[in-house]
Amino acid sequence: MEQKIRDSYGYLFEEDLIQEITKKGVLKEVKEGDLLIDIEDTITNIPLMLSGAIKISRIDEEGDELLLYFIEKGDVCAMTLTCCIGQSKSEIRAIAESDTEVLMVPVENMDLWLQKYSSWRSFVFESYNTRFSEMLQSIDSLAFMNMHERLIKYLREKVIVGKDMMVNTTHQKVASDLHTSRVVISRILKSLERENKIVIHRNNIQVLEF
Amino acid sequence: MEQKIRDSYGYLFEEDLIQEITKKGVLKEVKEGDLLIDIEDTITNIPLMLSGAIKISRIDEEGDELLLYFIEKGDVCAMTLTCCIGQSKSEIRAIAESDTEVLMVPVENMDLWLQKYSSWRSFVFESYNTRFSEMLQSIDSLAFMNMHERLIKYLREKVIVGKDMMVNTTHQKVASDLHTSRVVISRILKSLERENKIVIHRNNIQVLEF
DNA sequence: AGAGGATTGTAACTAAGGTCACACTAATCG
DNA sequence: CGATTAGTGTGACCTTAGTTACAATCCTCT
Repeated sequence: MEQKIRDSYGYLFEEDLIQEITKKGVLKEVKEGDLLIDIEDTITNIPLMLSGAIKISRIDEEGDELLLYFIEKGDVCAMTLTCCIGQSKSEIRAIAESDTEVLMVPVENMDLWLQKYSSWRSFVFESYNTRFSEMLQSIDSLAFMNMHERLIKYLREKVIVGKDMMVNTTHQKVASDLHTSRVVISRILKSLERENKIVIHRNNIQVLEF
Repeated sequence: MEQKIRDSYGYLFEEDLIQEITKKGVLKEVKEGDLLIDIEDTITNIPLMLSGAIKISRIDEEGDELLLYFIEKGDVCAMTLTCCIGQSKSEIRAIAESDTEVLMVPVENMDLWLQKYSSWRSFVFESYNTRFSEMLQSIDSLAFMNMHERLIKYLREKVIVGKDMMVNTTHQKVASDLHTSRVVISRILKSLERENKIVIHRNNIQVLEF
């Protein structure tokens, strides 16, 4: 396991910290589609990503979903970090986008590590920075882009996260992530296909160009 | 000045930290409408709010604006905090909503204080927490609410920040904050007036109920 | 008082996106 | 193997929001 930590965080963390993480962390493996964190959950561990990808989304009162961003190897869920400190509850939902390995580090270590390890401080703040940017991008998408553009952006992200130009999903799932209706997505996908940017298959969208 | 710091942060910070802030901080007074931070600005100081309010907004490539949230006495701009650590550039614009006093603390102190003062660590993370929540609220508004609801929410916030049921603004300014057109705002305001929730005056909107 | 700008009101129209209905096809399962 | 379900395609329609245009009013400055 130490090797996996080194793979993902070796270039970030100082030696002592890697030792501590190895000692305190517990490996957790989750399958695609598994729910890791739900709204209102109390956070007791900091999840450090070792492999795979996790989808972070926001849910409204009626249970409607909206994709915020993906986190991958070397990332940590910033939402979790704030929760750790403030002992508040999760405001987001985290679902495994693919089979994923995370290292669960108990919250108690957080405060001490912040004092002791400058690499931990950097990492934590770097994470916040990234996540803030990603939230701002979400806001930009919603405020300044139309559905056509948002869908293209979405497909791009799916290709990057899935490391595959063939995106395995259904129109309905895309619609949920973008908080719109299936019909709207089918309509725009069709127009993207006519523009030769994608090819639509059953349960798959093949991205040609981006 | 020490008294002002105590007023805003006395209950948060330990004695030594208050002394340090007093020593290192420089008072800055800005007038309503003044630009404090613009997109792409490099941040060299952490602004601690002493009085007044600041409007934080996001700007797209075409210069279109969108209100994100307000920060007030006892708050700190979380965006600034991330910038301090990462030495990156501002992704938001900060404009004084009213006459405002901020204490500018040079960035260099950040890392040391994080090690030394647990109250500073708590404060910094608490700030992140709040700001994260506020960003999520912005996202919720955009994704899940229609313009009518967003306008009501907006007026509520303006009343709270301005501490006055009489909101001093124009339809055009409201439209800019919500990233829509003046006509749309006038239309919805009229309907809110018909519902007896507000009274429209020239340059003022009187909020009756919410 | 009169000119000019800023602010607001409103009608008419357009566009984007959401809804409904239904047809069609591929996969699955008893 | 027929029945069922999930996924997709599409026309018709509705609603919300954005656009254009113009009138009316108020405010300021000369």
